[in-house]
Amino acid sequence: MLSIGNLSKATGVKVPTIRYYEQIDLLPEAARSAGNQRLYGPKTLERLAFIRHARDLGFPLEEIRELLSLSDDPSQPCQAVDQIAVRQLAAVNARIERLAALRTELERMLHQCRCGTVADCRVIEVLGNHELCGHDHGTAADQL
Amino acid sequence: MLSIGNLSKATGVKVPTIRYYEQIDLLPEAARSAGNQRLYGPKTLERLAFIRHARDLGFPLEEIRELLSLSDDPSQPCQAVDQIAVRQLAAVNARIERLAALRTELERMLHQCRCGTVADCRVIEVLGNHELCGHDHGTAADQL
DNA sequence: TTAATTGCTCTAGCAACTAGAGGTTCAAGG
DNA sequence: CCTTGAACCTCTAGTTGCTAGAGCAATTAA
Repeated sequence: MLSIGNLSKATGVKVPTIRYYEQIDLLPEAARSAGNQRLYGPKTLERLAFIRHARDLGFPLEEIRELLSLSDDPSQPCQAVDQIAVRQLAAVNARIERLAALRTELERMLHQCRCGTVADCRVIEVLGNHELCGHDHGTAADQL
Repeated sequence: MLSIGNLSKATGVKVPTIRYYEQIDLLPEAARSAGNQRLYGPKTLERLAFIRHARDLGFPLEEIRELLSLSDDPSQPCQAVDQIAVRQLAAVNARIERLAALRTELERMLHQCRCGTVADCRVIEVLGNHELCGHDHGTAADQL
């Protein structure tokens, strides 16, 4: 049985994060030692490694929750799993496109800067006046 | 003088967001009408447009705060401005790289799926076992 | 045995907003 | 002039996925 610290080392997930996952029911309530410290078996280790890997791939916790409940029921068709992965792939692609557009414009801005004073700085100018830029980075910077 | 609703329409920034920006001192306290409603002149319109554009480019609010205070002092050299933009460009590039790696792996996972049951679903399998994957998507999904 | 480390719970904070409750003011139509 | 409905006001709390800190108890190494 692993302590929370050893589970943390084994998976690369930080200790408070493990407790947080338990709190939001992504991990089951841990067994406890005589002194009330959490103890983990190999099942939880696997489950946490799964979560960790999915997080690294950018899946939000709610989708991971779905994936976990699907993987608990191995006889089901895996269409639902695929759908989630496809959705995630689409989200990643959308973000890449947006970011590529931003990169282009940032580069444009920087290339035009003659590095004088702020008064005639292209960067400040472009930021202040949308007409001057390569246009069409839509709303919503949080969807990056 | 514009009402908050009209300022919102003019800039594309939502009404509660404008109030939020005032709260965190990104916008100055607005003048008020007889009935205590906010009124805005062209200066604030410009400032908000600047903020909006910078947000669209992915700048975090704290960097926008810096950019604004730099642009208030037009006689300074614009090196500091450039530095912020360069930093932002680097952050965007890093995110693109990471996302591209994730895309690759998601695609790999999906291609291998023979779409049977969950029991032999490659997606679930790869998520559960890191050895099976293209490796080396580091920690920190939040830096996407 | 004792000191250092690790563990516990609980609360609060981060970014950058968004949503909702519950009330006031304004502009237009009748 | 009056009424109705939209737009405005303040305030609190929620979102996502953690992270930090306070103030303790338990475990482990020297």
